[in-house]
Amino acid sequence: MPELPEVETVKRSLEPLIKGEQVINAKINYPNLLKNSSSEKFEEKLEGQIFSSICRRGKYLMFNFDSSLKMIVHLGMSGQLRYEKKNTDPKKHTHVFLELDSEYELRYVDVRKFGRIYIGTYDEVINESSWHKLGPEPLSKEFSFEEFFQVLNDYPKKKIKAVLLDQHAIAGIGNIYADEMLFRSKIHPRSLSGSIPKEIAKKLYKQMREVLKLGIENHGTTLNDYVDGLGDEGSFQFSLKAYGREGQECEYCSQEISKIKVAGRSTHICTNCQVKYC
DNA sequence: CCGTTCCTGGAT
DNA sequence: ATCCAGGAACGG
Repeated sequence: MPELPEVETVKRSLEPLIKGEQVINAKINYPNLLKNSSSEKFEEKLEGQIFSSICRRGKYLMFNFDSSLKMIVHLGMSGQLRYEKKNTDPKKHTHVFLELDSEYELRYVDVRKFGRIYIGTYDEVINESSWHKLGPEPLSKEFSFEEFFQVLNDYPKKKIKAVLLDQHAIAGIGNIYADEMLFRSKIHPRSLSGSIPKEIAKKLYKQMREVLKLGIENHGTTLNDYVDGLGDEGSFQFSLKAYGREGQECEYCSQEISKIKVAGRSTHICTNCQVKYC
């Protein structure tokens, strides 16, 4: 579910709601979500903590408190963080309850249980998650085209789609947005990263930033179950040009969009428009 | 580089 | 019954 735009939307929806709120009770009932802590320690560390802010890096969220404690959450494929009233029935597959000093609580819901939660000091959570190994933030001002082009050339023989999906190369891009940016820049996903001409890479850089920005502006893509902290769906699914459109017309040339497998992931392309550089 | 694995549920 | 799904670590 959640790629950079969805995770950013969750952050933006949640931060104003929980800022300054105190956790008066913490409960986790699926311990495997915790990668560096027992359930008991997790609950114990959180109780009494006051939320101060949330920051996002790639697809990770870091929760800050009025103390040195940090909590990192990765939503995996189907994770949701929901701000809900305590007296409401939790959705099925709710694994974590952070009861706040109000009528609300922060709940973590995850059908497939691929999510991960880390708790501890900054150094602990950074090192125990993969946060410290993440590549550059694709939307940051400092991430110039020259730097992007360098990343492509750091993996010269790797397929461009695999590079875009590699969180160590660039942080935050997932299967949907990778297909969208490749479609819009008319690059075949099996192109070798190091073989893409500079002028073409420039298009990809521009579309990478454009697509992610549009994703955020549209509050993410809701295909199945993605929602933000308030349970609201995104709307970028209505603007997708490639992902999930197999059999439909390419908006540039009217040929049918096809679905293939690249880097082990389902991939949507127009074989007529997207050029393969090898 | 690929396949497998962690899970559940919806579609076919 | 089988395949597939927005992620990513791991082993060969």
